[in-house]
Parts: sequence; structure tokens; C-alpha cells
Amino acid sequence: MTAAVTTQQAWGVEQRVALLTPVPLFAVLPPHARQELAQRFHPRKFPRSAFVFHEGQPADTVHIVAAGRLKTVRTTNDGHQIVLRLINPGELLGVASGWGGGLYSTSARTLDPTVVLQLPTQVFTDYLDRYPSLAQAVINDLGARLREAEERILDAESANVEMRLARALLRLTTLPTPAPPATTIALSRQDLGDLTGTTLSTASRVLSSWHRRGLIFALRERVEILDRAGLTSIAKGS
Amino acid sequence: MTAAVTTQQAWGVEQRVALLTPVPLFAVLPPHARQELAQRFHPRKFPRSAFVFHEGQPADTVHIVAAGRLKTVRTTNDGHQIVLRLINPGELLGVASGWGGGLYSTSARTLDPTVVLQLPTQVFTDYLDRYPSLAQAVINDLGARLREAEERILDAESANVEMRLARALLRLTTLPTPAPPATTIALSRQDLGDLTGTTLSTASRVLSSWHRRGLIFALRERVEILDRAGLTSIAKGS
DNA sequence: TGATCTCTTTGCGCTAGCACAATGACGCCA
DNA sequence: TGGCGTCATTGTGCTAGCGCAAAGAGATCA
Repeated sequence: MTAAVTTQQAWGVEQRVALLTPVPLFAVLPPHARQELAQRFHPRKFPRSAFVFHEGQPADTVHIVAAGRLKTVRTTNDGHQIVLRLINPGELLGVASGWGGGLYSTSARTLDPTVVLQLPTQVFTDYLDRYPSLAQAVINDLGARLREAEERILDAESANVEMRLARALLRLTTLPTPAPPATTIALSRQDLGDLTGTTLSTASRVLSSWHRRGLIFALRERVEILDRAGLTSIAKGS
Repeated sequence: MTAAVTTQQAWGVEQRVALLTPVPLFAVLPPHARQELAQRFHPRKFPRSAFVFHEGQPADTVHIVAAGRLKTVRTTNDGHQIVLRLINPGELLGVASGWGGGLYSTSARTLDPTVVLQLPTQVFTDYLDRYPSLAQAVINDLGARLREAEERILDAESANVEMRLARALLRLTTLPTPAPPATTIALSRQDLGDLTGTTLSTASRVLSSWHRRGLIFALRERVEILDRAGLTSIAKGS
């Protein structure tokens, strides 16, 4: 998953292909197409907390995360930050944001030092035209993201802060493998708040309370889940 | 837009094609493909307040609204209703809901007497494979819906009830033509509440207040916008 | 080993808007 | 034209959670 991408030079063919191989979306491409595509991505490194792009910029690039993590954020008029999506290695970014010569509707910012592979949108759409299976895979992906977004709307409009936070923690550790749920969430209280539509203070308060109750182990920029069942019960509304 | 579809019998070739012609998504198809596709849609009529499908059912059908209006809704554990999307004539439904043999994640219910054209998902994906331009159009559409959904998340998590309601009214009358904004919204207070994540009571209270202030004209199951600028100012947070 | 910076905890008052509920208006059908 | 069902209005508490703010841990770097 997190390939050994630590230097800036040396992007050999095999290395490039190796970065693309684990990406689910490109699994549908025949090997030679994947190899060709790998050549056209342009790798870039970003430090922690850097912006990969800003809301309002022309959306002319498709990005894929090779290593590290990103968040997409929007800032409201009154200075509020909302985290709309977290993006892990292997995931695509900038596909929905703007298509028809549009602008990015969010900003993208790194959570860790991150390597991103960038591709001109035009090239990507060419591939979509040539490989219907890739287009179908993209449709699949967007459909899944749309369902996630609707889930979030539901949460935001009907669940209280405790439920939203519990659901977020569970989701963040369940994605997307059907196998063993993770146990650690590496996010600040601020980011957890921005992700659940609450404030730093409230998120901190709730997590502290859960820590005291033994549901989680709360430390700096990290939450360890101790009692999954307990959180599930809170997520459902006690 | 609302073709003269009032009888249940008599679905001639021209009539079927006429239903498909104004659908933006199918504009990219060559005429013969559109004609062929028209033959495979199965038309169905629904009375007001009827369910076209229920959350949890297998998502094996793609729907297109020929006349009338639909809403997609979800009911929360505590009996709350949330309206996730309104669907007007010419729009597609069931594309994102379930793709990979999934289930509908929402229920779809008519707001008016409605005619829906139904197509097996399998047939639709076949067309996606054969016509890359259709696939691109679908990707476009999903992208736009994703941006709308993110906008709604933003609203839900950062705006107060007045702002959310004002924004909803403005959006409902602006979509999607760049031309003259409409002035009437034909929705009950309940639906407006379910659409903005508030209650019937609160929606009613706010609209009454705006009515008194001359911003809107509020009557049964209908809102007329009188002062667009005033609403815009509220939408931005006064 | 401090100095400093970032992240977190916690207290306190305040209010938006929900829950609950009764009453009133409108429209449809026989 | 009266009766009934649906939709809307409005009143009265009550509380979840925000805003503001100060003080307390961990990290990081020289």
C-alpha cells in the first residue's frame, strides 16, 4: 500500500507501475495500458499540512495518492472549516471536483508527508474513452462516494454529536476491506470535529468522556478504539 | 419537458423517442441508439405519494422520470424523515444507488402523479460499454450530484436553519438552467423541513416570518419568492 | 534542557431550535 | 354543502452544544 517512496529522483518504469498496480480503479486496465498510463503520471511530494490545490482553482488535474493522506476541506464564510473527505493511498482525487472545465469545489490538504501522482484531466478522459471498463469503474467509485455523502447528510441532519462521532470512528476503522477492522485513528480533535460538523471543544469533551468510560484510549492526534460494541451502541443512539 | 403522457396504453415509437429526446444524458447518443434504447424502457405510472422503490430492495433497475416529480428519502432509526434529492422530468434515478448488484440505499416516492421509464440495470451498463460518450456523461452527472451533496453537507454542518432554508429555496428555483430563475416552489412545509434537516414546525415558523416581512408569499404546499435579494442575503448569513 | 509551539482539556453562560401539542385553514369527495 | 382528512400555524418549556477563554500536556529544536 504505502510503497517505499521517499526520494524525489529515480522514478523508474517498474517503480511507476508498482505505484499504479495497487490502485483498485486501474485493476481493470490491461497491463500494457497500465504501464503506458504510469508513464504519464507526474509524481510530486508534499510536506505535512501543504495544499495540493485550492478551492476555485481550475480543475485540470487528476491526482492519485501514492503515499500519505489527504483531506478535502471547505471554509465557510464565518471561518468554519469542514472536512469533506479523507483520501488514503490508492484513492483518486479531482475526478468529480470539476469535469467540464470547471473549478475545484474544495481545497485538498495533506495530513502527512504525501506523494501524489498527477495527470492532466484531458489524458484521463482519453483513457475513459478508450477503456469502457475504466469508465465503469469510475462510475462505481463515484456511486460509492455519493452513497457515503448521503450517509453523511443523514448523520448531519438527524444525529447528535455523540452519534456522529461514534459513527465516524467506526467508519474510519472499517473502510473499505471486509476483513479486520483497524483500531487506530490518526486524526487531531480539530480534524475529527471538522469531519463531524462540530467544534474542537465538543469533540475533545466527548472523547474525554469516552476515554473515562473505557470505550477508547485518547491521546494526542490519535484515538484507539477499545470497545467497538460500546461505540456501535452509541452510534445507533444508545 | 412534461410531455403529454397521460394515458397508459399507446406507447408508439415516436412517443417513446420523444420522451428520451429531452434527457440531457442521452443527448450524446447517436439517434439510432436513442431509438433502440427507447424501445427497451418500460413505462409505468404512479399516483401521488406512491413508492417507486424502497430502501433495501435489490437495485436492478434504472429509472428516468418522464413526467411528474420524485423525492428520494431515508428514515432514521428515530422515525425522522430526510429528503436526499428531488428528481424532475428528464433526470435519472437508481444509477448510483446500487451498481455492483447492490441494494437501493434510499426509497423513492412520488410528489405528484408521475410517469417513470424503467430499464434493467444490465441493459444500461451494456450501453455504457458500447457508448463511451454516455459513460462520460454519466460520470459528469454523478460528479455534479456529488458536488451538490457536498454543498448540502456544508450547509448542514455550518449553517443555521434560516440560512439552510433560504439556500434551499434559491437552489430549487435556480436549477439547472442558466436562464430565468423560477419563482414558485411546490413543496409542503414538511418536505421543505425534511430537505433542510429541520422540523415541520420550524420550517413553518421561518416561512411565516418571511411572509410577514414580504420576502415570500407562503401558501398551502407552495412558496412564491418575492424578494430574491433578501433571501440571498439571509442565505449568506445576513 | 529549556524555550516554544501545537494540541488538548475543561469551565461557564447563553441561545437556536426541538419536542409536544392544541387550534385553525384549506381542499376534496360524496 | 357538510364532513373529513391533510396541511399549516403558533405557544411553551427545555436542553444540546456552541462561543469564548484560560490553563495544561506533549512534542520539537537548538
